[in-house]
Amino acid sequence: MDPATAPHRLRELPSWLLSQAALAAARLVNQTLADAGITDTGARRAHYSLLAALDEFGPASQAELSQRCGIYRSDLVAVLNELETAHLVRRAPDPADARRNVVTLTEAGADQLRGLDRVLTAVQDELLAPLSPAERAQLVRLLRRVLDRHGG
Amino acid sequence: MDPATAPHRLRELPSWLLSQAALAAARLVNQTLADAGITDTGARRAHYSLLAALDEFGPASQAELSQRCGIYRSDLVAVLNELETAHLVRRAPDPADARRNVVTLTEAGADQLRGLDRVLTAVQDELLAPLSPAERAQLVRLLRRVLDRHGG
DNA sequence: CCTATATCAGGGGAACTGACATAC
DNA sequence: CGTATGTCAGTTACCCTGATATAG
Repeated sequence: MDPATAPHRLRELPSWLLSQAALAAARLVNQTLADAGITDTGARRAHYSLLAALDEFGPASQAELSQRCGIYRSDLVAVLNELETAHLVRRAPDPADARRNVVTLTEAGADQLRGLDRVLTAVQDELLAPLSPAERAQLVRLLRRVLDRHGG
Repeated sequence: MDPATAPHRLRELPSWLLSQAALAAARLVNQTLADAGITDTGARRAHYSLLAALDEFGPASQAELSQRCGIYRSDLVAVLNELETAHLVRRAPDPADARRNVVTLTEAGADQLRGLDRVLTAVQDELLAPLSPAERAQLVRLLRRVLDRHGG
């Protein structure tokens, strides 16, 4: 696409700009994550989100991870299977509540996370290259405000 | 999801914020477009993009519409079929180049477009409710700068 | 009895790739 | 000849909706 030749209406439409910018971001991120060997086809965004949540909040149930990362419980299962197969997380029944699993980050998982942190930071830099540091911070703040209202 | 409880890393990650905000926007937009009867399941974003492009630039080939709207040539076919079935556009062979179709907006199509313009404006207002007018303009400007760099 | 959790089965829209016939 | 155009077939990740078994 050549966004400069897009209809004015679209270029003024926040929802369209968001979807297009998110798409550009996803392309960059996926390209980068493809070289991280969590599955045979690389890593995906959900893998990173889950590792980050486990690192920041400690062991958690799948329901809690689902809430925190915005991933459906039904989709979580497969992603956790992949992380577990790669020995980046461990899954064990919760002794305090037999319905739940306790998902725990392994040492290898924490290592992976650090690596992903590094490459993802570089990707953000490329994505936001046209913006000054102040503008990047402003963009993050505005998006977070929008998101804090629309999320549930 | 409860984005307020998301990992700090994600809440600071522009690519993640973009994808989540785009998702929220898409939900609002889809919900609204579902009541516009272009297909039996309502309208989709691509329908609006195409109608807008035809309105602003006049009759165009499918390749040109693909470029302008950021829709793949292969996907365009089905969407145009739906618009044509609803008599919102007309498709005719280009007398100047037998490979091309000339896609033209009909009167009914222009009417539909005006209606969609109206409801989509309302959706943007809901989406950006937490932002002041100046902040909304700023967000649009920042997104467009990012998009103008990453598009091709 | 009602709710929560993990899991599975499946649909649907969207991004993307590749192939093909035709025409420039 | 190589390239552009419209079309078709098919893949994949992602969003989303159930249903089910089990346990609080």
